[in-house]
Amino acid sequence: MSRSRGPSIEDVAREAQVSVATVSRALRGLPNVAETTRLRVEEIAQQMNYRADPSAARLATGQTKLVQLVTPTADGWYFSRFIAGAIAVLIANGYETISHPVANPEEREAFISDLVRLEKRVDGLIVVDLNISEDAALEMHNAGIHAVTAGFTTQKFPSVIIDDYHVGFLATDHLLKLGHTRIGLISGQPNHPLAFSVPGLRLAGYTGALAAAGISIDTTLEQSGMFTAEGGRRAMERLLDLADPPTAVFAMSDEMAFGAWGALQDRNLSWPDDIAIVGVDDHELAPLVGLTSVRLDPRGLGGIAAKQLLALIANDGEHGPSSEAIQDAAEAVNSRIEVVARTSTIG
Amino acid sequence: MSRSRGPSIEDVAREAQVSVATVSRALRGLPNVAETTRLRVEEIAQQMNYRADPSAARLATGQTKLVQLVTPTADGWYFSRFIAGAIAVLIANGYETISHPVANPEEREAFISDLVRLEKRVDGLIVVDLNISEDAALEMHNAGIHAVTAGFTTQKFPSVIIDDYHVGFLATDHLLKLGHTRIGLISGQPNHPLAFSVPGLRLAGYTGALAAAGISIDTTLEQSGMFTAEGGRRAMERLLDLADPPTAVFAMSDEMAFGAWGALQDRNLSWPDDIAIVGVDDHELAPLVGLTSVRLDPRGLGGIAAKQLLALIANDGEHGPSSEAIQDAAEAVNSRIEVVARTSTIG
DNA sequence: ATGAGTCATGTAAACCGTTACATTCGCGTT
DNA sequence: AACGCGAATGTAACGGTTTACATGACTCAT
Repeated sequence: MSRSRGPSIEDVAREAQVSVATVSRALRGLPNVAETTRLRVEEIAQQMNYRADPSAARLATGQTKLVQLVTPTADGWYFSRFIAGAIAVLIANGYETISHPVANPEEREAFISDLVRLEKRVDGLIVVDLNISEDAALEMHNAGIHAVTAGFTTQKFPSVIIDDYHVGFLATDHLLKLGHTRIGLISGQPNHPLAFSVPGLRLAGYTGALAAAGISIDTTLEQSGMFTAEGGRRAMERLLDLADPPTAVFAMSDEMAFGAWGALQDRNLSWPDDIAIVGVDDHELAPLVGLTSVRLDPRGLGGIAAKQLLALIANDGEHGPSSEAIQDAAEAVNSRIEVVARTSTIG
Repeated sequence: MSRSRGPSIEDVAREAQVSVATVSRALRGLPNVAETTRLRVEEIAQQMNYRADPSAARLATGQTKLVQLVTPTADGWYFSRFIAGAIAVLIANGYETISHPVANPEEREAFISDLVRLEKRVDGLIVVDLNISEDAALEMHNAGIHAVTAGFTTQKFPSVIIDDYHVGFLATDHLLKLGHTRIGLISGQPNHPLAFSVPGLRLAGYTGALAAAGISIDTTLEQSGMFTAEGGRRAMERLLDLADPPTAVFAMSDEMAFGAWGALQDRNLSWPDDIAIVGVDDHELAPLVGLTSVRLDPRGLGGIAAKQLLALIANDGEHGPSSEAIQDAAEAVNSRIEVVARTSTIG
């Protein structure tokens, strides 16, 4: 029962009484094919259920029309949407996407040491949320690999990023405007083994906003943990245990904010009466608990990452004219970042 | 700047002073290669940073070592974990996974009509949550395509399914045991355009449990909507608006249950004092609102789906001995389905 | 009528592995 | 000494495209 192969281009050529070259050209819409010929070939190909074998095409052209998506966190709220956005754009452009999660630091190392050899397997990489060293990035770049990063930056590759400073600033500023002066922070771990730069930037936005308001920084108000409800809960408990607890908290994700909400419940506290909270992501469940949140557009940003990569592939490293359009799109996404106010901060 | 291709097998052969055949055999761990030769070839390949071009290998063998994952819902809670589990197993077995979401009914149709021609592109398919007609499935099967389905069943392909009847039964039974006799249902839409069989089976489990308890079915207590918080909220509102509302509700997913919780909040009701609720999934956020939930193991099930597919590919359609082991694993997953009781039902 | 210039098509060489079959070699048997 | 056999290796065909280059036909201007 060996795997049957369908009709080949030769079969089509024979049937259509032309050469394989003509079939190839006709089917790919290349110029210099008589219209009548093209029509005939197309019809016959259709009839025979012919499809070019992608492996053969890849071998001949050296282009795989494949993009690899590398990420440690395929099921987080933010990145699962980012990924969906990227894949949608890639498919619309004739690319398929290989998902390759790296579950732990060892896999991450194995992956990175493999990166350089990846060149033949895919046309490009979207590396999400995975802190690659400058050295590794340089090596990849020298090997001619096209990549776009998200959630962290390198010198050599374009990265599609949210203006995370802005996110932190906006959230904190929202609380400041409500009159809070003692504002806690529930942060993601800045030095996670599969680390990325988001926590650092949002932290900077937080301190920046405080500084702009002339409020001095109290680092006991900065608690960090995993980007999960459980992490948020624990961080909140630490804040509540403080001798002088905050009156408001900026949580770096809604999932963390949900955990913080849980911690409040446990102590029979609620927002905004006892503590005001603002999260990030505008999670579907945020409205349910009245969580104020900074709305992002992960799907849109994923799409931009894909476009960026496609541009890179198209120019094979040269900077093409399309990059401005992409910049504009990225800025548009960033300009759409905004606080969605709900009861958690309406004091 | 054309894409450079790395060293080929011929380069390695020259360097190692053997034929390409020997290199191929040595590097793939085939027998009939002198150990000294193998070592030398391996070392040289390592040095030269050689990797076999997968496209060439695919062309030669007809095997792509690629599996395509088709799903309408890449970012739902359940299926994103299912997918992660499947990919992990596939990667462990040397397969890469192409993610191909179909966002809407049109894409679904286009995809299905394309399925038959897919044979050359990938070795197998995992089709998730996408209602394929028996005719289409038959056609695929005749074309020699290997596939495993999840979330729905067909005659021709094995499907990896949770015992969803059991899920519905267990949840309802839990409420019955707490003394409830008027139990509402918040169901997923049974006839969604990208429909799957889960709602029907859970509904059957619900009615089965009621029947077993000698309680007559009141269809006004069955409200359906999208598998989202919003869908759950609306359904709950309809239940609360009934002249004779239920004292307990089985929601087919935690996300729906969260929505129901929101509806209760809006009316200043709470669980379990006013209405007891049990959901499904044991979502991370379930503990926060004290939601009782039926715990499933999507990740484990995804892994089983992958194993099932790999077995199918290995035997190329013949039923091999491995299938029993897979059956056992599936049963193990089903036997682990259980109600995690929290405050939402502890009356 | 001839040459230049287009356009449509064909020829054949890549692309880079895998693998059936052939060959060589060394060794143990009889 | 001849033979057989298995292990190690080599030879070459094959998989299905793409594409540089060659060819042929036809048009148009001179």
